[in-house]
Amino acid sequence: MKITALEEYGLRCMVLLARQRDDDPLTLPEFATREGFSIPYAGKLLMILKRSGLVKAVRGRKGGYVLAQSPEEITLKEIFEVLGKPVFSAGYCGRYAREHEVCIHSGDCTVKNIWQTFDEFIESYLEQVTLADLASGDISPLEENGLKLQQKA
Amino acid sequence: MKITALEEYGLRCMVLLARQRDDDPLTLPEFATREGFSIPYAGKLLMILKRSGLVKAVRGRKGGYVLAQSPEEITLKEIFEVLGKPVFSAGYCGRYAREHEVCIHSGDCTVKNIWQTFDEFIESYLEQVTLADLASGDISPLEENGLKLQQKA
DNA sequence: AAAAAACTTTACTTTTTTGTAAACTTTTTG
DNA sequence: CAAAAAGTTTACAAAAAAGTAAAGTTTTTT
Repeated sequence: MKITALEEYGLRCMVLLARQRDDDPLTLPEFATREGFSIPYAGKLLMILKRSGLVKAVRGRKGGYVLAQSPEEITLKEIFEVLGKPVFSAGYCGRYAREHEVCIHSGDCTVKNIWQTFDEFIESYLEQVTLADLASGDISPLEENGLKLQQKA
Repeated sequence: MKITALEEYGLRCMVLLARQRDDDPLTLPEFATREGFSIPYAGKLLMILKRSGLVKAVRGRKGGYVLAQSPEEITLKEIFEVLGKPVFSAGYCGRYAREHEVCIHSGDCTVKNIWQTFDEFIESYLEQVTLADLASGDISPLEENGLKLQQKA
């Protein structure tokens, strides 16, 4: 299981923006310097975020990027949907079919089912954490964070 | 977020094995045919699984591979630990440091914290699903599967 | 004991992901 | 209105992951 580079760095850009004043946009060189990648790469990331509507670009001399909504209104789920694909997505059956016309999935689609359930599980977490939670810096263990995992009797 | 090819196909091999009689090993050509990849690739996968102790190789004419334990005793967490890295692992801070000596993580390590918590959350799920659950083919939605996610009051 | 069937290893090709370079367009400020 | 500062696009280079080929080793069965 892997977090892609786009997800990692894209999320960091969002955190930087969440800590910024609304009327003070962050520029591409600033993103690049503060996270250690090139300016064009920062451009690529912010372009993705902008197209999705999560951030707005301010053009001109005093321009840069600002969040489109307040950090409290943005969940990790929304950010992740923009930066990458979920564990289970529409193309799954085709992606692993290879030379076969349809997937051959160990006889039946049992593996598909586990990813689908797993994905639901993950998203139930992501949709409960906001960008404000992240920016404030105290993501706590599950139990202290409003989430609890229970074993049914 | 991405499931790697090794994780996908390695898990499928384990499911195939879980559905096999103990005294009837599966051979590399059988894995290859049934999942649609080459025999050497099957060898690569099974080698990883064997080194980790999850499966045993039986050499000679009637050889092949068998599970080292019964499917009820093997959790998804164990399988995943062998086939890939978790979302948050030891090398994290170095992996994203790039040209910097240490990670620069948006001022402080807030992003690291979220992955660490996220990883705990994921593993709490993976360790409750066994290979037997998978092989039986009915992975149900969370609530019906002994797991429940609760919002704290 | 020899051959067959299976596991094992090393090296290599292909594909995808990452990341950069460079040129271009737009908007604001003096 | 021109220059500067910033966003935007296209194309390309480097690195990692995925997958294959081929040759070698071990064990069992005849």
